[in-house]
Amino acid sequence: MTHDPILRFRRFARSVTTEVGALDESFLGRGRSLGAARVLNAIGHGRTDLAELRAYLTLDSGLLSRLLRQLEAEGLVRLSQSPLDARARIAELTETGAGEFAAYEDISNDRASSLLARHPKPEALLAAMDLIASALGQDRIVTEERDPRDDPSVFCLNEYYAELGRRFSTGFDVNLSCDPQATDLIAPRGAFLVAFSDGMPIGCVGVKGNGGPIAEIKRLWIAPSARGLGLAKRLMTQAEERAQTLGIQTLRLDTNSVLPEAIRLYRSTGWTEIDRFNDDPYPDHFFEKTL
Amino acid sequence: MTHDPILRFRRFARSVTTEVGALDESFLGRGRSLGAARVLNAIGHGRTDLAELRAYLTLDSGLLSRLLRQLEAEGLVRLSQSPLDARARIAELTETGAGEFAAYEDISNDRASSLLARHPKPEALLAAMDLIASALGQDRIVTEERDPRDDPSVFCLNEYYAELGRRFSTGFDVNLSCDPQATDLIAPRGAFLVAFSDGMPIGCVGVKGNGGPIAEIKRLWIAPSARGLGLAKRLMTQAEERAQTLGIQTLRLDTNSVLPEAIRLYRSTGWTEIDRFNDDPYPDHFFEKTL
DNA sequence: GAATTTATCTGACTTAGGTCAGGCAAATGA
DNA sequence: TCATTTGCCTGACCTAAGTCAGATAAATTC
Repeated sequence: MTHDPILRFRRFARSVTTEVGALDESFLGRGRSLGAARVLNAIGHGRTDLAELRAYLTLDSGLLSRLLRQLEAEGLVRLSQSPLDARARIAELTETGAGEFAAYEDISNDRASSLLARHPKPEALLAAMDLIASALGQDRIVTEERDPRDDPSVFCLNEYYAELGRRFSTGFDVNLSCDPQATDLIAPRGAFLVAFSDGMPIGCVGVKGNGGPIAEIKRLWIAPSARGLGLAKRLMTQAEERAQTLGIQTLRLDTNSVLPEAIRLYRSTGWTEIDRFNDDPYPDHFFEKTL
Repeated sequence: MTHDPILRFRRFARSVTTEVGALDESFLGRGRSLGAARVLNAIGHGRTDLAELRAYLTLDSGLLSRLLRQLEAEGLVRLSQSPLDARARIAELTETGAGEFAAYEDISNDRASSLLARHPKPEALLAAMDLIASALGQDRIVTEERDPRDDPSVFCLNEYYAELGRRFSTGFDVNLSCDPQATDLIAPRGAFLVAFSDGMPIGCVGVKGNGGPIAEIKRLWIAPSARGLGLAKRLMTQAEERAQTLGIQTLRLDTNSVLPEAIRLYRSTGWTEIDRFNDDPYPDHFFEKTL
């Protein structure tokens, strides 16, 4: 009874609601309504178009308009016409606004770090949070095509290498493997896709092309907290679609038996096993798919 | 940067807020305000005294009064005078009210179980939730004196035995150990304390007395998700205080070196090591403390 | 038994949040 | 070019939520 999964879930929901409520309370301490504070924060986080703000905060256009007017009157926000569309407006923080935004950030950060600081195992706590955030945010996972040298891409790639290092009993040395050139992973030769969940990179995949009709899938990685949610399949489908739009006809990939989940995925999604097509020391399985 | 603990925490907060918001939205679908729904739910969960309701939901007495009147008019709630205090009132669900309450429960449970059902590792997800709920609910942990045969007590004791079974290489057999009689753990001879976090039992400790001035501390257990938060120390302090009010002058306990955290705790809180005082096969360390 | 405290109710009031219809001006498409 | 769509604003309006100052009656204290 006490172990009932649903009771455990609901206990969790209750405790988090209380925590979030307390955060809202402390936001109120700055003498502004929660709505106005949310708008200020969204602008501070780089959401400048009014349409974008409205969509993100799910606000009625009238309501947003009024909240912005309020913030403008306080001297926190500057509104200007969009250079692209004279009907649209753009919101920016003034210097005072940036200061106020920083104050809200401090409140959030203080709560977060004090909770983490007084916990005996902050890393375990964070891992638990990642797991839950990925599970809850399943429907909000978005994929973006990125330069493989971008911050989030590099983060994914490093996690990928670290994972291989753990899986191969002999470790993994990037320099021994055929590390793809960044330009081969960027259109028009190829592409690099990164999956984000609420702004955090949780997976990636690369299409490495050479301008010809044959390209390779490289660097498929899914964050541990997001495994089992079908993200790998989704990323692979998107990579194949992107490859097609780049004019690629055949995709190949190499992999290793220390990655059985990956091999299972390829077998179940139309890939056929082929002979070795490179002399990279790490892989022992090779696949091909005609698009 | 992407690995910044604070960003991870805030991503977590965002995703949970969205989930909780969605739950509230679906509550609204039953044509009642969130406030009224909260009151109905609290009554359904056994909170009958108005004062208790007010404290739990942090509602103004006027507001609660009005929400109750609304629920009463809908025929969901029956209000009656308290038999103990003619000023106080007691709220109960009518049959219709119980049906409505069940509908809200179903909404919550459906969300919970659908999330758990579509996750590849529901047990890991639940463990993560327990960990977070314990961390967030630190300030809301309450200790109650319970009959050791109560549901939550039995849950704790079973978890305790299972834990010992894992720690002892030879396993643990309750029948070989001196399992205390329930009556020795109930006032006036002794006491059994259970710590609850948002209704879930997360720790226990027993004072086993025999009517004389010497008693024993038994069955100190803390749920894995709540370890390191200082709960053991707190439970021990409360057990010692309770022992004192029961007229006990000296406390003893036995323990084993497979439980090093416990031994460290006893050493650091005024217990002195003494000679073996029983012939239980499991313990190898014995402590005493004069109150 | 009088004074005080406690538990709740009532009515007046405020505020945040949100909806809706209509309006204006720029952009778009036939 | 003209009708339509889009992006935003304005003012009127509504509701849930919450606060506050008494009022009432039972319980407690002196």
